[in-house]
Amino acid sequence: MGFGCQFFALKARFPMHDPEIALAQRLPIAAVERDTGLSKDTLRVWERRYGFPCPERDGAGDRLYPPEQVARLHTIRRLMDAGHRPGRIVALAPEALQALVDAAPAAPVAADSAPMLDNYLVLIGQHDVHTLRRALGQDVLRLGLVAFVTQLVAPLNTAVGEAWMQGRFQIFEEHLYTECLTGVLRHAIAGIAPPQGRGAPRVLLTTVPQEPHGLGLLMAEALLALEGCHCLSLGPQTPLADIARAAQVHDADIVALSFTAVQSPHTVVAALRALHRQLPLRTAIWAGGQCPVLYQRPMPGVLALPAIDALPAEVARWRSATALAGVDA
Amino acid sequence: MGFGCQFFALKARFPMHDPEIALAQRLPIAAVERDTGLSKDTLRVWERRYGFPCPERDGAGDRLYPPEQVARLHTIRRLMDAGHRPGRIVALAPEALQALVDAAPAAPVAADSAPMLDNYLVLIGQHDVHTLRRALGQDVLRLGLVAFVTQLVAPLNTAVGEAWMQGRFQIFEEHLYTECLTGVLRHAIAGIAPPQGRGAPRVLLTTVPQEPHGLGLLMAEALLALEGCHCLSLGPQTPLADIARAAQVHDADIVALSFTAVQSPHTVVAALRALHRQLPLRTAIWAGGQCPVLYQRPMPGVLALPAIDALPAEVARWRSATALAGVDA
DNA sequence: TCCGTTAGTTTGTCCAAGACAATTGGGCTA
DNA sequence: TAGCCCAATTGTCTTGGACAAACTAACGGA
Repeated sequence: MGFGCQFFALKARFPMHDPEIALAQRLPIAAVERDTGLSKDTLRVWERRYGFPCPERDGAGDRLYPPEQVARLHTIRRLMDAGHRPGRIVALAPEALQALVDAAPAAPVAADSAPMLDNYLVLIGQHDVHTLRRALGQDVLRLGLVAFVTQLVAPLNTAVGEAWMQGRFQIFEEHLYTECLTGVLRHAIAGIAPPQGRGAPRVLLTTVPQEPHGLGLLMAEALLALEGCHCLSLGPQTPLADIARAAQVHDADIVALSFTAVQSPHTVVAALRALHRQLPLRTAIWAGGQCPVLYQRPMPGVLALPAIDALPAEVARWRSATALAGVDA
Repeated sequence: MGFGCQFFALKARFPMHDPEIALAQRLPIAAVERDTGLSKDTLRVWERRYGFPCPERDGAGDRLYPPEQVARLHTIRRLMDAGHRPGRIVALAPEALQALVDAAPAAPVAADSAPMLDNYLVLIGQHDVHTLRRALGQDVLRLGLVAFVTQLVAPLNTAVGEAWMQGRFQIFEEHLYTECLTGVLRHAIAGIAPPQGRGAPRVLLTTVPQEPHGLGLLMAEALLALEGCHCLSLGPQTPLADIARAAQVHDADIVALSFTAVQSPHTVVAALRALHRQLPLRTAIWAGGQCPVLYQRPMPGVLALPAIDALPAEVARWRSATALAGVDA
């Protein structure tokens, strides 16, 4: 099955006999692109402008990046996600770079939830999946799904992201956490009864093609379904044209999109603007997630939700607005 | 939260005021890359060699692809996934291209399951998510999970992929199906009791970074968990180095990987070889999915599973082999 | 002091044409 | 039919230049 032209199919070129491993782990440029998320063009232009990275070359003149340089690029990427500018940090020595990482401001956490979060961070660090799943399941019941999502999962996501940023978590620990939580959230969502009656807002949930992260989607779906919305999730990475088609077919009132900081601001703005033009006017766009650009500039036709716990109130507002406007169908 | 250097972060360049929409839907090269999965380099070299695509240019000399050409590229991509060579089809006229699509051989389907599959295809085409989910849930109970996965889901995947290939399904219908099925499978997996005793094989499930599709993973997890395996899923797109780290930490006996035809054969082979070198010798690699290259050439340290229903037998074989070898821990 | 405008700098993407290594296909021979 | 080799195919990488968008900072006016 072809199964999805919607995905990237970057075809790496690995000349000779598996140089990724054979030559002491020195990576070709395509491998560095996927590992660091920095495009080949960017890697080359940094080398030209800032003198770093300065990869070795193989027999054909192709770049081979030593692992230390890849790690340093990794750190640079983290710092850029945190707001630093390339020109200021790319040429910096590893020590200076690390100093910046350590100086990163710790996000404020509600005092009462801190111990609970720490407990989870320990569980993740121990890779104790079964205990982790059981604990999450118990907290769903203890807190209720709304509080679970808004007061536990949301800050926990931030904490996990930060721990990864500071190098305390490996990537696979983040994957482990995501996978576990996905299971728990899906289980909870499956238990919510579909809405009765006619007044329920019809919501289409998905992410743009560049955004592979689906956790925010599930969190939103949980809250929306609890508010009696008619949810239809397409999963992550739907092409814009297909989001528009799906919205039309599903007769959606709202298209809910989730973003993470992985996105470049430009991409996000362009995608939202394009989507706004392709959607019928009656369909609203709600955008949420840890993506700064959403909340810096207001965008036409887009409602930005800086915190996920604003969702229920927005649904209520939508209901009353729709009731006032009368039946417009 | 940074949340994942493991993902691509291709940053599109959209000069001027959102030309994607404003200029009659003509797409810049970056947009075509993500829509078609053909790299910018490939698009440019095809233009040079075969005379197609032949995009217009904006004021700055940048390529702008008209939608007809993007659609044609799309068709070419499908045909290439089906085994055609670029040199033979890129320069072909749209009619000749369509003739090739229509001439595609239909995969043989077991006669007894055909009506059931058709029924599902109709449901997907009608976007009736609730009925679809209910039907899937019922069939899990009716057939049992093993038969559900091997006799229903596996051929249904193929059928959906083919329907998309022939243009009978939109991409969002494929997404809809995937999302629905994901929910059903996760629900079923959650109901499987964790294995008791010491002899259970420890399996780590994930996909390589280029492979975003997670459905095959869930199918495998279902069968493996039923066979009493100790499953740990990382979800899709784990970097190779992190797969190795996770396997070590989890003390995995088997790393199970899922592939689709989206992958270029080269990438798959390189990834498997690299992984084999990074994993400890005692850890086996099991690879499955609709990816032809897996079954064409045997690869050292990799067990290729052409059909998913071979999984239970392989688990049994692993158990007996391990029992014979005695306790090696 | 604060705000808005302008000029300058930074930054990522795109272009061109050439090169090369790995794979594939076809033709030849045993 | 099976095996082998040569030639054609094909995708990725190279260089250096260019430019548009975004960001910074300085300036001037209220």
